[in-house]
Amino acid sequence: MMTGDQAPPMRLKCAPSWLINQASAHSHRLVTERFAAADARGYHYRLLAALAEFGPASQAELGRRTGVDRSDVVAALNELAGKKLIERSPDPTDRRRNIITITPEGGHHLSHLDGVLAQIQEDLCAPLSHTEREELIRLLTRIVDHARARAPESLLGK
Amino acid sequence: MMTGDQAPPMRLKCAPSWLINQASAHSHRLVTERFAAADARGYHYRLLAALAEFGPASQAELGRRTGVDRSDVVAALNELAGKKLIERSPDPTDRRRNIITITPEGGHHLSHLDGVLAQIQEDLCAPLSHTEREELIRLLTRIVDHARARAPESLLGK
DNA sequence: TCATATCATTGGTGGTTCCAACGTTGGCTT
DNA sequence: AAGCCAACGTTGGAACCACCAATGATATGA
Repeated sequence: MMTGDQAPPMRLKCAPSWLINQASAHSHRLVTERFAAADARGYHYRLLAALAEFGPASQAELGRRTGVDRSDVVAALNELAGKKLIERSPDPTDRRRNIITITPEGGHHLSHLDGVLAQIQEDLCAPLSHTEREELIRLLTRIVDHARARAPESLLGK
Repeated sequence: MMTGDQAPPMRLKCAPSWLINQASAHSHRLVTERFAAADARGYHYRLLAALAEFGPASQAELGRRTGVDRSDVVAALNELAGKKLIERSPDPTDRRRNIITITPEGGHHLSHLDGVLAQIQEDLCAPLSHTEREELIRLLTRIVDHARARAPESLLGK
């Protein structure tokens, strides 16, 4: 009959790995459902953001910057190209490479997603003050940087 | 030529959702590879921990406590039962339910996983001081609690 | 030149999180 | 008592993310 507010086990409740995981699940939920409404998904934003900030790049570089596996970059770029948000052209100076360029439509789409994502941050961090948000960013950045340092090439370059 | 330390786009670098995601990916990496060495995975630990802390429970309650979907509880319990770490028996007072009990072997296995997980927390939080870890826990707990409050039934009860 | 490394691409795996549907059973309402 | 609704376990499937291995083409450095 009754439910009675079933709390998680203490072991989990205090484990950073669990908390990070739960927070990530919630964040992922927000991202996928709101990006879906904009006909996008996480990988698309990452790639468009990298292109907008650093200019045209090869697929491998995009993967390195965004933490997306090379093979997944291929698929995501295919989707973006299908919607004319990016363009693939061969690199004349290195025939192994494609040079990926963001189109004007891609730029507009990115701007829109920027707004969507800003709202997501807002909702995600709603219970935190401005200072607390900065502190959270600081702490997580330290963890992520440390992870990168300890996991040399195999995890993000591909 | 060389790569040259390709940093992620600023939009991502400062977005809590991105940081949480990256941290979660790293944590997930640690959990799966080290639990795999102990012939376990994340769901197993969650379920065993709930059983150990709250005693025998129905599958639905386990799902509610651990944040695992009802249908995924079934699969994970099948695996645990196959290794004799839990036992399923019908609830005499409610024939819809199974009562799940942790076996002594399950208890031992859980103890072992406790150790593995403790080491994971240690590695994950390595760059943080004790106070910083507590602060991180505090901030993330607030976010997770807020998420739970705003997402009543649909996300954890099933 | 020859070995090594990088590139894009294909194809596949596994884990997590979810959803929809089913038949069974319990509880509640009337 | 009958009927309705809710909860239970289970099956089957979807989506996304993270990852790995291999291949053919190409570039680089010894």
